[in-house]
Amino acid sequence: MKTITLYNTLTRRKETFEPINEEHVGMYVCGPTVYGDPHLGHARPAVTFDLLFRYLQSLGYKVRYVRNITDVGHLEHDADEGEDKIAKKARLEQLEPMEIAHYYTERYHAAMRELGVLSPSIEPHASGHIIEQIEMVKRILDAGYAYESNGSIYFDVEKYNRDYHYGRLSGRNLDDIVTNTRELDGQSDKHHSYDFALWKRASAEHIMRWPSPWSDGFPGWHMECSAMSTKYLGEQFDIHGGGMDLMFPHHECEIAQSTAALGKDSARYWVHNNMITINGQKMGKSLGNFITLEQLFTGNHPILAQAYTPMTIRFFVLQAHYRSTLDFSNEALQAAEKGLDRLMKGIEALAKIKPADHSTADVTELERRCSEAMADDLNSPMVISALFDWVRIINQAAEGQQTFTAEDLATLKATIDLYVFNILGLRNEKAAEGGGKDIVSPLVEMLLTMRMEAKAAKDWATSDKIRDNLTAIGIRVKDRKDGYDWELL
RNA sequence: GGUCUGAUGGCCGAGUGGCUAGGCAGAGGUCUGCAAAACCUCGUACAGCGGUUCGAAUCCGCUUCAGACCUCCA
Repeated sequence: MKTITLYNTLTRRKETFEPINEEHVGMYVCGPTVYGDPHLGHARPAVTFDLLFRYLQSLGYKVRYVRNITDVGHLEHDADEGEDKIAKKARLEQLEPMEIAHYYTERYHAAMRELGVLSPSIEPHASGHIIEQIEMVKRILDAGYAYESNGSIYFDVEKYNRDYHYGRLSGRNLDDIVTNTRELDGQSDKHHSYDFALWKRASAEHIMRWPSPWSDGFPGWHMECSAMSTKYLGEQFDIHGGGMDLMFPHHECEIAQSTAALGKDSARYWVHNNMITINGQKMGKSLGNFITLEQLFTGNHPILAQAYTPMTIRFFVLQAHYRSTLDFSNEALQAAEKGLDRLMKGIEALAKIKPADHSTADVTELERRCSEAMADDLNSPMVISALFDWVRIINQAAEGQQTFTAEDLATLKATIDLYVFNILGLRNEKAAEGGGKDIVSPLVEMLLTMRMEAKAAKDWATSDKIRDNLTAIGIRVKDRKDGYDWELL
């Protein structure tokens, strides 16, 4: 298997990736809390880990990719005191919480499909794994790292920190956390403000509740990921991913829970994608500066100069390295749109190149560059850069300035298929819509043939009239040396 | 305040010691009946100040600025 490196947040360096079981990879990624429409921010981890999923599979690994749906336990405001996000939305909309969760899960799936994000191997729901979560809480209690208080169970961070290191992932020490954690006003069941809930007793008005040995209640937010990753990937697995903003407290708490319950680290490589920013600031629900994916696809948002296709969004995300922030702007999206168009045109041009008896460029260079870039911590921008260099070479070939043998053309096509479509997961939207093109094709061909005749007779008026009329209905005519070509705009 | 990350040309964004990243926008040119498309050429980019080095965008220090996390967020 090819040697690849991945940046591990746990060690803060790139490491050679070695899965626990040689040919299998277990990967868990934190999915969305389904209480609102998916926004541009959600596209980042989805596309990033889709890229990793696709890439690992292309290398020959059998990957089990688990991405959860959080439909219970995620509270607002103070981690353990706020209202459940989904329950709140349900209350506001006067719906059953599961109607909310279902509705937004469907919306999320639809958006992901548009973005070319493959469905994970397993998509467990937190609410479907209450029993597993209760069992895990029991194990933590048995191990002595949690305490019961008024029907709720809290993780004993201080005790855990004596035996392990709480804050290992985010680079914090408990001392720092103690001095920097706001003490809550009012009475709390917790011994310390930095303790976190494993199980919460439900108040009378709380509608999402399940029986447990301690109280009718619901699991703490961090429990679901520990319980479900253990259930589907085992006590130890290879990759745990998510957004950087989840590093603390969510992933830190997961590590603490799993370590407390199982006595060992569960995830080997922690991979975190960076944020999408807008005007240099994180795009987020709480900041109110987010743009939903539907708004992007329709252009229906005051700051959007136009609509952007799902593939433009995907390409935009892939053009930056996953660990860098990526700044949103209309200019940047428009640049991505045009760049993607150029890439797809180049690929279309490749299909039309006639083979020659010798090649003027080494087609294996593209595969080499793409493969090295991907192996170096998923450097998709470098892959794209190599692809653009080859788009230029392909265009030169289309103009007769380069030649390729039939075999090299096939190699080139295979390389591009692998990286552009399989690994980067892009698709040619215009070609796809282009049922359209097939339907109008005979008519356009007929008109363009007539135009060629007019041109031959130097009847420029007729020739231009045909071209202008086609342009008016969205067909761009391109004159070639020995004929013509056309495309849908 | 604590912890961490970053500052690259008009815009987005790679690059971690010496070799043109790439895309978008812009300028000039080739081709063309004209256009479009494509191709060619161009821009003396690495926040500032010191240091290490034959050589630094890249390593070290300081300064300035920005961001993330420390409440929920992908």
